[in-house]
Amino acid sequence: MSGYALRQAISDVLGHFWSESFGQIYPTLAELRADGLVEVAQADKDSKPKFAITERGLEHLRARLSEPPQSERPRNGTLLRLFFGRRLGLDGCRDLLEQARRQAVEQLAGFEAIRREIQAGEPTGDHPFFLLTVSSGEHAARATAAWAEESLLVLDRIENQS
Amino acid sequence: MSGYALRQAISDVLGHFWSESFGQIYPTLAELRADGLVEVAQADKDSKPKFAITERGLEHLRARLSEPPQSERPRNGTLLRLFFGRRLGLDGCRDLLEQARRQAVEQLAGFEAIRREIQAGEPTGDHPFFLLTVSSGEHAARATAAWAEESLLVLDRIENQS
DNA sequence: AGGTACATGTAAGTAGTTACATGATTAC
DNA sequence: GTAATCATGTAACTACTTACATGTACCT
Repeated sequence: MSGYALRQAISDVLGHFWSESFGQIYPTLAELRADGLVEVAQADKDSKPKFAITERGLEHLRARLSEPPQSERPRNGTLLRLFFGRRLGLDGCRDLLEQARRQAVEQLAGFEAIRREIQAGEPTGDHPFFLLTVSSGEHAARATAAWAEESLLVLDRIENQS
Repeated sequence: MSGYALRQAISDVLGHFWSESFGQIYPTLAELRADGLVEVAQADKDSKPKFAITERGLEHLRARLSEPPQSERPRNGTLLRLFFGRRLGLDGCRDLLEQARRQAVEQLAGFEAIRREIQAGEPTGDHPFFLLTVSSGEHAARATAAWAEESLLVLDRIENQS
């Protein structure tokens, strides 16, 4: 595929757990090409040249996939704000939780649509693995929605107490 | 507190949703001081000087907390590897899921300990908000553990099918 | 005396985004 | 014909980590 299409695919398909920008994609693609891990192929004269992974690239990919995943540094702005909830005020907290809840519900609907789409297509050996990542999103979204709803009730109790 | 103690507090208390390094803390502290948002106070002659937030700093904090949280760029190495599970192989996937499960279970135990600690201390107005963030961690950890267990069963089914 | 924790700071390097520049192709 | 999308690329900048340098205080 083209670098442009690659980015599309990353944000469409991997969107909920990965992201890349053009400034990252094009230099990396050039580097991979110099290392012989991808090549530029042109199906026929009229078609545009597209990047494709080489045999060596596949080996390299398998090696990289086997490396232990390194945990990313956590940075959750919503939780940081809630931690200082007393300074922020109850209304601000409610807004944050309401937005988190809405976002989670929307995400969940999105994941369920993707799941149906995958299950409707003809089955390939990749599908079960795709579904694993979708399932992760569904679990996380459901958990976030439940937490936000619970937390909104907690805020109500705080207000009535004082 | 000191910059050192601040970092301790961040990794101990906010650890599951925030992180800062010394290279970030000290320059920022100096900048905040130049802006009059924190000051260096010395309780008595023999005690060490410590940073404390000023009245203006509190106002600034409140303003910053009210800014909408910006969503961080997603980057989940485990899910990326599982997405390419067919290339990685079933055993590699199982390792990833098993480790995710174990980590989640450990995290959950940690959160429950923190919750008990907070609830055992004498109640302050901040506690309910601290508990909100702990609860978020508990929900997320439980969801991750459930997803990993479910997914391990899915992998078993794939193996028996083929 | 020797190790661990406390404490502050900086320089080099890594990782990545944003914004810009440029142009082709497609859709209406 | 003109707006949107496809397509490639770079330069400047932001954010952040890691490693290093340095020293004090306390424990045993």
